[in-house]
Amino acid sequence: MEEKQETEELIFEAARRVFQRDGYYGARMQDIADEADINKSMLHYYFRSKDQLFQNVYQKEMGKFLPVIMELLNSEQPLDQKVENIIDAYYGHWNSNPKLIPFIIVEMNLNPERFRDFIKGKKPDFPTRFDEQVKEAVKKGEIMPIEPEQLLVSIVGSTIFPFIGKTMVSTLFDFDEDSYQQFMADRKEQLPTFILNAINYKQ
Amino acid sequence: MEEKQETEELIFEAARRVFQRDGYYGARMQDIADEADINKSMLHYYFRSKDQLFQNVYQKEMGKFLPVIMELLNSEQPLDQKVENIIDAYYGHWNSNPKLIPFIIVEMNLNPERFRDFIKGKKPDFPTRFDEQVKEAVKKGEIMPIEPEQLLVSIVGSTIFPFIGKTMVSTLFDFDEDSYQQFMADRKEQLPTFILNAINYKQ
DNA sequence: GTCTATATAACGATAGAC
DNA sequence: GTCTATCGTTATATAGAC
Repeated sequence: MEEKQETEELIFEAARRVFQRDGYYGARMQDIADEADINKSMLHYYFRSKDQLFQNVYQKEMGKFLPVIMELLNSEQPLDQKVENIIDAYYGHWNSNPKLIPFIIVEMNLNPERFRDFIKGKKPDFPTRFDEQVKEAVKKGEIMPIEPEQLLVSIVGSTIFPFIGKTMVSTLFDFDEDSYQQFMADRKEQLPTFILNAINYKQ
Repeated sequence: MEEKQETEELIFEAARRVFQRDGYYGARMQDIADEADINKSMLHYYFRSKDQLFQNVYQKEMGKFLPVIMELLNSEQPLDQKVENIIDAYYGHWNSNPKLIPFIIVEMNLNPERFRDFIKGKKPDFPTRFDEQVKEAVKKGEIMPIEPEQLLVSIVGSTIFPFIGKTMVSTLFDFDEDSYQQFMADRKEQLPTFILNAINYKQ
């Protein structure tokens, strides 16, 4: 039977879930096998080692992220729409896979070298069109003086923090799952205005 | 010889560094022993198990954080000064221990239950004076309509993201250590204005 | 391709001499 | 209190039958 493709994907998906939940060192090959409801030795048959299985997951999951943000930054939309689209993009990812951003942050901090190697392999080209647009807008007086890098970090930070800090936010504000979801839905609507106000953007 | 206190602190400090670098599962007792330049069995003599050693580090390091932010939120300063002080407080922590915030974020995501137990033991009282102040300011029209929780998440997110995303920021923007430090110093100065603009604060 | 059984190594933890 | 030696477990990984 030609089950190869199917089984490999089954293992990959199980590995993704377990690695995203427990991190590289916390994950156990047996847990991944259980999650996939398959024999443990199959993991080695298809991916040889834990490290290679992880690399597969890492590359694919990280790969979902960078191209999207780079394309948004380099698009020819006006600045205000761009801000809104970046925020929308993050909230889109969150709906399809809420553990993706925490996974990236956790692994980046526990293994910075792996992250740098990944980025080096992709060679994203900074500065982007976004940087030019911000500088132009500052020169024209359309927004307050600010470096593009500072603005981008503020946008990304205020956008993704409630994903990576979900436990903190929910615990301190005493949110159940529904309250958290409502909080995030409100946030998606309000954040673009918040950011554009911050730089005194005049439409 | 009464070396007990000294050795215990030596081990604790080494454990703190290794746990903050590698996380709970990534850390090895042997690595901690090497870091402290001491025999591995001493770790068990003073702290019994890896889990108890970690709990000591966790409780102490987490404990540095919550009281500071709660006191700031509950103080009687005006809102604009409060925003500035929160940002200053984070940057103060960063100077004394740049790995503290990443450590909290990583461990909170890999072990949410441990985090919730910690918070439950501390019982911080929300809502705070900050929440009242935001609601008053909205009512008086001093700032745009915004929920205190949303504002707080935006402040904290834009403030701490460059700590937990240092590797990302440095890699993408091609920063060396000096450039990163300069970026953070600039950020500390600019962020209060950025936030107060965002809510249309009129002084 | 899939299973069972097992090799091999690493890790946390302890016993016991000093 | 500090060391060496070692135990017991658990993890990754492989060998080999089917």
